[in-house]
Amino acid sequence: MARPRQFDEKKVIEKLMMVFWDKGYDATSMQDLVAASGLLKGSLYGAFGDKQTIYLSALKHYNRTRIQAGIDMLNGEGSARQKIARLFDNVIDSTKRGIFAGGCLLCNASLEKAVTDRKVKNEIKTTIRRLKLAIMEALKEKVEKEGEAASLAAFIVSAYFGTRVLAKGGAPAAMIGDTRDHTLQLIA
Amino acid sequence: MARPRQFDEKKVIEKLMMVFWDKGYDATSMQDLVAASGLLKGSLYGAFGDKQTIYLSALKHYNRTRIQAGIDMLNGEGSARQKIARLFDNVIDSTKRGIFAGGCLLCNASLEKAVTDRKVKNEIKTTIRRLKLAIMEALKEKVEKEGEAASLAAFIVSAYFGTRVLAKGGAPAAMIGDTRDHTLQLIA
DNA sequence: TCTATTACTGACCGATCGGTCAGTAATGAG
DNA sequence: CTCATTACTGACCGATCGGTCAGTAATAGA
Repeated sequence: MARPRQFDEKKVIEKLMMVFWDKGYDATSMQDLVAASGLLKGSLYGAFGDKQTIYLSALKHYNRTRIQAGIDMLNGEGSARQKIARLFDNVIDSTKRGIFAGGCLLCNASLEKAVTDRKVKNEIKTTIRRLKLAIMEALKEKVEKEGEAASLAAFIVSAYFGTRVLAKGGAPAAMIGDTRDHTLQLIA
Repeated sequence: MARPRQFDEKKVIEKLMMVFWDKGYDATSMQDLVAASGLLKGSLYGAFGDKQTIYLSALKHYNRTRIQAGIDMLNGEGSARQKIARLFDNVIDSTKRGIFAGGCLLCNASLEKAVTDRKVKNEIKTTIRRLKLAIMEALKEKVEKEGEAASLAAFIVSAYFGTRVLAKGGAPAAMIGDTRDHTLQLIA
């Protein structure tokens, strides 16, 4: 296999993702990616492809780690209400901490790249579907009919994404709390 | 007063706004703005300032026209349920029409520019506040307590913004309809 | 050890980026 | 009519953009 890679691909893609997560696609330059990864430009292209390809890989990595963590939480211990509440509390917490302002890369990608990049859009669509299914699963305890669980899950995804927009737009944190409370109100 | 402007400032700012609405801040080049406005670069800078300033003006124009139209609708005729439903139906309609995919410039700006531009963030914050107040006004008919109306309005803003993310992310239109239906469920 | 294969290096590319400015044209005030 | 003032014109700027490639280094298999 000739010369092996001199870096850990997983660690590098994590670093690349952080840049896109923080700054968005267009505001990120290849130089930013070079600096963050520690690789040189040629190596970066050789290993991860062009900017669009790197972005797609970064988004997939985000979904495989951060979104998956949320899905695992939804499939894990606790009541439906507790788990849904946790979803929103994470938004409030990261807003109050205020260290990292990237918000949710899945939302960012939806607004910034889904329209102009078919592959990004597909990745987003399937991830939204997975997230909705995980919420449905968490709701099973409370909602008997499957159709009702599905539409309620769709609604919760909307409310959650909405809080991500509010948070980044600088709206008062109380609005996010209010959103959580009214959402829980719908879970009998 | 010397030489007067040879163009209609309102019409030009409308055209400039459309470009940012459609493509976002970073994906829009000054050349795009030059082409859309019909002005030459020098005139554009002379009349509207640099790119950041033009973006802020475009966002304010959006709020003064599109968002204000929504606020007027909320303050106008119809029941609370009808008016809130209309908010979501507009998202569904524009998604189904599929001609213009810009979504909501206020949401786009929240995710793309609020973090890096103080003035943009302030414009967003005050506009969200105004939108929430208009929704509260529309809810007065149904919700007696003022605090309850405020938190419910915050929630509706979230749900609305969330559908904007879903729409642009390519999620099925049914999810937006589901969001509308469950939101209306909260309005007694 | 030799060689085919792969990875790393960093200088380099044309294109485009946002922004400027000296020169010219048009206007209103006096 | 004169002139100060403002607007329009388009060539021009350095910086940065995303992306490439010839040369070199390192490795695995023979």
